[in-house]
Amino acid sequence: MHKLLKQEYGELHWWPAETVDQVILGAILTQNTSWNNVRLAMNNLSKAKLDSIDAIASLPVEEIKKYIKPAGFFNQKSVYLKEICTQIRKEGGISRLEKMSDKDIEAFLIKIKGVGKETMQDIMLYAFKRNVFVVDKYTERLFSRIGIIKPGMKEAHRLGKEIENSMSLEDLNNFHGEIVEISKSICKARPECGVCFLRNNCSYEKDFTEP
DNA sequence: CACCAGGAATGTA
DNA sequence: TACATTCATGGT
Repeated sequence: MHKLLKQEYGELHWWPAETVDQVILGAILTQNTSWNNVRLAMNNLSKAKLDSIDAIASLPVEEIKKYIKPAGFFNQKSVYLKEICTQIRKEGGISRLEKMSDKDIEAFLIKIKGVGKETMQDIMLYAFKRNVFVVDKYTERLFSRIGIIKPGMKEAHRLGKEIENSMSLEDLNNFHGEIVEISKSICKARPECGVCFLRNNCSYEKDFTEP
């Protein structure tokens, strides 16, 4: 699958962000939220020069809310953003975390309130360049709808670990981007549906015998 | 106007 | 451990 998708999309240089700090902030903001809304929120932060770990760590929660409103869930996400930025700074910043082992960074991230499995994987791969295969909802739909796993995030994570152990960092980076990109495009096999077969509201959701 | 988006915390059994 | 509920804006 990755080979075919690579031919289609080439080098994606994925995670749409300019800086490492933006990757981390975006990973929180995109939780169950369309990327367009995340972009609106990120633009608000960027224009105010608040799109950094240090800036958010020293900004009151009520202030953060004003900027990230378009991304939704702002009451929780404002707290989550402040929390992860504060923790990273307490640990010595990005430069200190970069030197740690994969397992140590994972342990550090997962105990932060607001950082679950998917968000942790986004940060591991795209901020710290570690060999991680990101499993999100698109990934679970792809795997289950072409019939290589039974539906469910747990199953997707199990297969994800196998993939992770057999692919290079560069390919893992591209592969996740490819899965998101194809999920946002219109299904070529059945264009009359109007959406990609990886979308939740695809009208052929119950019929994927011919991927 | 109903539904959904690149999740995670919390509560219940 | 395994589900259900809650959170909220903007696009289709």
